Amino acid sequence: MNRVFKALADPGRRRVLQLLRKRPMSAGELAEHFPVSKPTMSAHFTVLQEAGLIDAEKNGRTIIYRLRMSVLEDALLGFADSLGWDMKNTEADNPAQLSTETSRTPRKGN
Amino acid sequence: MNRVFKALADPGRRRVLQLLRKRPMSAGELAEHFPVSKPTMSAHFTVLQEAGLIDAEKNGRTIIYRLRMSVLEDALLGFADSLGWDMKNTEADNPAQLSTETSRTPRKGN
DNA sequence: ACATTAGTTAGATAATTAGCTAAATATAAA
DNA sequence: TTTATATTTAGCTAATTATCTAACTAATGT
Repeated sequence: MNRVFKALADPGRRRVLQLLRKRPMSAGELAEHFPVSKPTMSAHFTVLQEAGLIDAEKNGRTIIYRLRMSVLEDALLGFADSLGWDMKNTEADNPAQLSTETSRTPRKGN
Repeated sequence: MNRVFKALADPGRRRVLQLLRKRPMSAGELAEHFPVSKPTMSAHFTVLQEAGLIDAEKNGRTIIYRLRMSVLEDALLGFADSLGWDMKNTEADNPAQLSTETSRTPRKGN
């Protein structure tokens, strides 16, 4: 889970996930969306892969990357959970700070 | 939002948020939970503060840090949203990959 | 066989980050 | 007013990260 958060710390990598969300894409295809060199992108892919957020499938001379949504899901929900925050019911029940500063989005029935 | 993700990239800082979740705490009180020096903790508090995740209130000679849950909420939900992921209904609807690899934790009704 | 294409690995560098000790600041207590 | 406490700021170092170019590997096309 630490690896996931480390991976998410880079805006470019988050963007990669967004792109992959629509459909699996090759390394080169993804790289076209960024103003950095291919080796740099390759390094980012490695980080995402090691975090388990994407997986690679070699097809001829291209490599297709695919988003592993479940890993992202588990990390984010897991973290939210560790904070006692039930994302499903989002109203971020906050014991000590109920009146002070919390839940600006009236999402449930408050 | 980038600052938030950068802040969340450190396990210690995530732990600080978890501790603050229960109640606001002073810098020293928080620091006791970690095996690093106070100046190091102070630096972490600064990062969290700059991300908007905590705020500080000076009280005599101590500083009380308080979690700003809404900021975390907005960042996480915002990011999930940018991925087209509706956390509320968590089943991570994934256009191209529906059958391939998704949602390993039986969270809803599957 | 040779050239082209897709992508990586190697190796270097610059920037950022996490940690330390020592010193400074500010409040409170004696 | 001197001392003790809580926390930060300054200044340093070591580790990590993001980036680059050049060189390599593997697959395909001619």
